[in-house]
Amino acid sequence: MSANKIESIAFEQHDHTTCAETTLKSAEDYCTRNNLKFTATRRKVLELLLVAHRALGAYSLLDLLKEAGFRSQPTVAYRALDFLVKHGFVHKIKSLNAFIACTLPGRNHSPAFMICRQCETVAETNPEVPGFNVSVDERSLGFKVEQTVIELQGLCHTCTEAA
Amino acid sequence: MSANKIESIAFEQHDHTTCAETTLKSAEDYCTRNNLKFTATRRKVLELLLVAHRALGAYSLLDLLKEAGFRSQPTVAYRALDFLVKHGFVHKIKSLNAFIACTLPGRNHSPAFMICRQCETVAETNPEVPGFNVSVDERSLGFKVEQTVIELQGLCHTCTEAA
DNA sequence: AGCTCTTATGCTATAGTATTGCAATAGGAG
DNA sequence: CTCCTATTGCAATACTATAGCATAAGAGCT
Repeated sequence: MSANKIESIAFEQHDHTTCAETTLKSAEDYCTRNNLKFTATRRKVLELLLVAHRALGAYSLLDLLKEAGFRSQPTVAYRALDFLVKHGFVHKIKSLNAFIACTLPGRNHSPAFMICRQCETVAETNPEVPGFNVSVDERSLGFKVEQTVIELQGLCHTCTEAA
Repeated sequence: MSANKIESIAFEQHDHTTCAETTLKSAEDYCTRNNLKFTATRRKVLELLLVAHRALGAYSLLDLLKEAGFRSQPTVAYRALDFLVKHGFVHKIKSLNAFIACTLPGRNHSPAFMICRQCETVAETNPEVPGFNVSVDERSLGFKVEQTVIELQGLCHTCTEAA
């Protein structure tokens, strides 16, 4: 994977040279419109995740924050992450206890993730993407679904080829 | 929920008065057939999870083990849990960092879970259960799925009625 | 500007979850 | 009986996350 490519929906490649700044800008706009504070720490955390374009643990993030001159107490990272997750800019990957920038920001979706065990890339998809479908009939299940955690683990296309 | 009922597939109720011992017996048989050691600790951990018939954290389990006269170092629980998960007798619920006895033992399935945020019951289902379906076309996704983590969070039927 | 309400931050401590490493031991295969 | 492998005992530590309370900063109002 080259330095300016990102594995995105269904691991198709997509150029993100300017992706980080664009997303940061739109997050900023969203916050302005909704009276939310896009503070320096929140911005930096989102930026770090966008630039990393992979899932990072809270403490890795904390190290990066520290390098960037921010304080390095866990709460700093967790508070920013809480905010970013709450507003849909970042997702938490439960399988990894790690966080990743949303690659489909602005869409009110139920994300699903494909996690490559080899190269550790995480691709975000959603139930509407061809090739992937989750259907839930709440009535026959007898369960009212509010949130979903869907994480597929395996091998991405590139690593499958390589093997 | 009465003391001898368990919320099972799709939250239908099912009597499990003798469920724990039956499952323990079949786990034992499975281990015998496959040259695996169903040691006292492993048996106890599975028994505790079956009797609890809900998801338990490793440290809660550890307390119960201690009460039952076992040692209470984390490794004791985690090693037993590793074994039980590996062989499909127990599942880990990532959303909760907790463990639950498999309610469909012996079937080589890809489990999915429905977690009620109100009563905290966890119901196991699988892709063959009507009302729930996940379909993955690996070819169009470009991803080779090896394992799935599917956890639905919401309200079970009972709690929905109550509300 | 001054006030006040709310949200965010600084700071310290602690809770909760999980793994590593190595020595000792037990149980099965030959 | 010996060797081999899997399991256990034990201690330490790593990793993940939250609580509680004081201070500060910003938004809206008068």
